[in-house]
Amino acid sequence: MESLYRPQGVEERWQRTWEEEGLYAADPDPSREPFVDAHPPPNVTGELHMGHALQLALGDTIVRLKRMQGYNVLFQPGYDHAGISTQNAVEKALAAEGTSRQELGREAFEQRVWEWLRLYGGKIMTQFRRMGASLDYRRERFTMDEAYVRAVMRFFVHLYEKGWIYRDNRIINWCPYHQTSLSDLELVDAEVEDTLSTIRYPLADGSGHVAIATVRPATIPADVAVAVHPDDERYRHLIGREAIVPFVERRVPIIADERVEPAFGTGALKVTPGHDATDFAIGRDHGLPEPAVIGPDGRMNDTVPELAGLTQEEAAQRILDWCRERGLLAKQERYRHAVPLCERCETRIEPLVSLQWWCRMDELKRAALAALRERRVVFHPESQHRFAIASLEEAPDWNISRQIWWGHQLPIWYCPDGHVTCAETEPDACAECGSSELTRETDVLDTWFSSALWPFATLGWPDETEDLEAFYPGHLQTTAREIIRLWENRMIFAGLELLGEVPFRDVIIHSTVLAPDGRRMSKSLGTGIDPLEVIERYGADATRYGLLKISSAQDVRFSYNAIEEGRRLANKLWNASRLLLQAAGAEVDLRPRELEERWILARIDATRAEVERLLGEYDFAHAVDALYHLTFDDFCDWYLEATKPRLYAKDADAMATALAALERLLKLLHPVMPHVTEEIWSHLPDRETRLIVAPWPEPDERFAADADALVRVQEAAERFRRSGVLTPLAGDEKRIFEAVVRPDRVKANGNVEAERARLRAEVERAERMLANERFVEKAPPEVVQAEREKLERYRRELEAIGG
RNA sequence: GGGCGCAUAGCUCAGCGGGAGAGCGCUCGCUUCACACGCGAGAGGUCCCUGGUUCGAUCCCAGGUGCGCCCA
Repeated sequence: MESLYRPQGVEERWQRTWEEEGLYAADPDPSREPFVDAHPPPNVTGELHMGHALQLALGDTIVRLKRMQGYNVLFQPGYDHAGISTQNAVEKALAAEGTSRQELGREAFEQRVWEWLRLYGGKIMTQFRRMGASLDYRRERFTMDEAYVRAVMRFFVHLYEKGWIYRDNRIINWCPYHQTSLSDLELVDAEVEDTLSTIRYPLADGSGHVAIATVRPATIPADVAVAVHPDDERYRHLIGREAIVPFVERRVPIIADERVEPAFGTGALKVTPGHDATDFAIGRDHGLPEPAVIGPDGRMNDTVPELAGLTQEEAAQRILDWCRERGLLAKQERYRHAVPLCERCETRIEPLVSLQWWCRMDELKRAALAALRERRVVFHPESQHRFAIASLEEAPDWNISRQIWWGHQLPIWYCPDGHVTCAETEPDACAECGSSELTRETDVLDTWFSSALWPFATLGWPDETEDLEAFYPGHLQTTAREIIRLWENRMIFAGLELLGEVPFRDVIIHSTVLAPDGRRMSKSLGTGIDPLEVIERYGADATRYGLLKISSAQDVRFSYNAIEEGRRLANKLWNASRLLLQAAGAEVDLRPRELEERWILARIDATRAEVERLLGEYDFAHAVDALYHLTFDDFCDWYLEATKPRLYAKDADAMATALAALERLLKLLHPVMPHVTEEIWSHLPDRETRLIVAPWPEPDERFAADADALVRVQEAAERFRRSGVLTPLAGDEKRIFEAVVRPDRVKANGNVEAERARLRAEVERAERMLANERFVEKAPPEVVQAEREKLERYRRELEAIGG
């Protein structure tokens, strides 16, 4: 064994071994309690990023602990098909070849996507393996697998038959480039410099005008009302009257609505339900029409013939010129604001009224809300539980259709008479009129529609499989905060609706890993950090440790420092093991004879309990901190130094006990740092199992009485090193002090006078407190008593060194 | 605009009602037979500001300032 631990090579070797020996595998086993973590399926076209790495570190730590604790663990891997993003990638490839999906046609395009995925997709599971993630890779699932598609169809038909799916013209995010609706998650905000134009709308009775402010004059021809806040004194007299929309010169009502912000612009809002989400909501509540003047291509449609085919900029110019000529353009000012862009193509998103498929949420969310309120599912930390409840309460109906080709085509067929037939597989005839001329709906489902089934579609649902019986409901989910409303809540209601049980008990909402500058990692700013490079440099164990160490807060900065701490821990453990494997014999047996042995066993057991508690609360940062200090301070600095003389003397009991203590230490560290611990474990004599499946240490209270046995020795060591003053000790304490501190060979730093000054300051502080009558009178008696005892002790110690 | 969170040593962060802590960095000393990715010591802090509660506040409360994340 080399003196420097090199994770490269060692880690890959164990990752292969574990998988080849079937130690990641989960199979139904009625004799053991299951523990299931259906890991969030990454995008099939994606690469490993810090979020994945953290998510894997958290999930795999819990999963490895549970496996050692004897649970039948299923850690489920797989991918989602990432509709837009995959289609976008393939379309780029097609464009490079000078063709397009339209030229290929739908069927050929789908074939191309499958081919493309064979070449470029599914890279990320290799990267998951490199993290040491103990997923059952045999069970990799894909949301476009044939069996999975069947589950998606069943889900859709189920909802349709319940009457919860409908088709309606409603406002959605429209990407003019991709020609599809998008979910909020597929948008990014960008700051733009715009012009805010203030325009006067004449009152219909000729008595004046009302001014509105807009950044989108091109939408004026789609205005159907002017709205003001009901409490706004400036406009109260106008409510119920009519205004004339410029350019199209249409009479529209002036209405009152609380959603108008009196402080923005002029305080009067042009209401354009066809092209703005808030306006759409206002329009629906007031029963207003929803005309559209912008088409799916982002250009003006032919509603207003003289604008037809123009870009929005050109149309805006025409309309503004028209207003200016008539003195209706009151003001123009520069205005910076954020607009949504399509995350894939960076085209500006149009809020557009569009005919889409929707899923009603009222019934579905009622059951899910009850599950959250009754804490049958608990989000961690607690603040995220409240957020999850609030997200569900607010959840609007779900736009489940996308106008793309890659995904699950809706199981909806139309006959020439416009009747709709919904069926899991292609029907022979229209359910209403029997016509056999059926055409299928071209829309596909939102990717999240299929992801919602992940915890059970991966187990074979809708079939009643042995896997489903054994592994549903599951236990753990780990996910990012922004995914709660898109995914977690949907898995919960889908599980409740289809299987009658929540899909998991605990949801860990993990931190957002920020760049070292405290801002979100950004590709364009070059502040992203590639976890694979970190692993290459420091090892997966160190990377896992570091990520857990920084995971305490809601947003955490990535820190190489934390990763380096992990590397040092691995190296320390490695070298402690080298010492024992060189010095000790071939026996591993717990035969403690001396105080330091009982003490380290007590410390290991106390840390075991602490780690169990902390991981039970998903407090990973403190758990790894406890392991770090157990290893460095207790095990290496104190126990090994104290027992060294007996190891060198070939004391058989000491040697066997030391290896047994190391064995326990390795077990405690394994969930966090699986590779280095398994490697060391393999060097221990008489290994019958791999560490990954070795039993987690049972509680061992036998040595608890000696948990504080070294306090006096440690205080004496500190004092000696600080001041050169020797504290009188006897017996075991004296022996341990001499073995660890070696006062004969080490010249102490500092000086006696500094130590005296320190103690005098302590005495003065305690005296001052006790001299305060109100303190003695009002503070709890035990606090006062403790202060008196401290004073006594400091006085004694001061006297002992002649102060 | 709404929600959540953060402000403590040069850096990254613990602590959250009774003496300011860790890791890194820095300074000094150690070729101590596991480890220099090591061992030992040291320097370094109006615990963001202003009020309040309390015998006592980094910790609780109110207000303010600055920063970040999420969602509009």
